Amino acid sequence: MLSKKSQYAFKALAYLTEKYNQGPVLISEISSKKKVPLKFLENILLELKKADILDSKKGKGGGYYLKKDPAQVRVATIVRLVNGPIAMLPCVSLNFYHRCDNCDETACGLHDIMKQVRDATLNVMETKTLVDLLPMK
Amino acid sequence: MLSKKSQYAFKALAYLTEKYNQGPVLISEISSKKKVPLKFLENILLELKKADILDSKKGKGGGYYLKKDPAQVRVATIVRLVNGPIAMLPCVSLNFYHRCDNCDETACGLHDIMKQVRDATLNVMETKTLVDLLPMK
DNA sequence: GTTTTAGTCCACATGTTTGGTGGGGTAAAC
DNA sequence: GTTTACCCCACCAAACATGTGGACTAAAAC
Repeated sequence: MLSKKSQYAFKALAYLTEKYNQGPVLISEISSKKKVPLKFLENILLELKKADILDSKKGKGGGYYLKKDPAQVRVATIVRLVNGPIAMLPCVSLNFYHRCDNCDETACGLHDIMKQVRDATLNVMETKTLVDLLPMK
Repeated sequence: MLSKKSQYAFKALAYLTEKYNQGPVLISEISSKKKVPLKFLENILLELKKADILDSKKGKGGGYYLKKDPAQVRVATIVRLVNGPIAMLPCVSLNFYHRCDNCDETACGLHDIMKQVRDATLNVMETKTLVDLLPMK
């Protein structure tokens, strides 16, 4: 399951996608409009900024805004960033690969199954972008 | 990611699938062959028994064994049982559905995306069974 | 029928993650 | 130089993950 943090991140990103190219948006505005705890949201947005997804301005007229075209930001990228690995086993993860203990990958049926799950999942997450977060018109 | 518990469960089930129709297998044997902590494994197997996946015999000649044909036991069933929901959001879960807070499902893009992810995942997990845990010959 | 074998059950311990909060610091605008 | 608003650090409680220990029970063997 996605953590609350991830769900908050997506809510915020959806809001910033709506407001794309309309200047910086206050944390407090996102917080109240999307019902996300203010201080928690602060941490999340900062993390997204450090990951180059968002940028910010300080002082009056400041706030957060998308650094890139939302159509170019993949859902998979956000999930990996905020939620962690997408794969269900370390040994089938592309971005967080780690060898399994006591498990020969070439002779592990679970490995193969979870690789298929990973591919099926990525097939969706890598093709969806932030614009897909907005409800259809 | 799958919990260690889930990984242990699959290791044990793979072993019991190998030994299907060969009588009960000792917990201690599974533990040593598959390198799973004995007492932890005990809890896991008991849980699988209560869920009607396994059955057991006490006393000499006793142990655990698969209650059904391994080809009839879906990977999805085990994951749900030991690891919890397969979907990434409560609001798209078939077996653990729960409404999201402050989220209109009909107007939530993330909802749709995660529904697609769920379907893609289930497409694999519902078609794979315990026999697929064994390495290919 | 008592001993041995092996699963059952419950309680607890410990470490990590999750979901937050509080408060001061810093940079930009006015 | 005051106000605005993001930046950064430290801490906190609850939940969950990953086990362990010990007593109990049922079945088989003798």
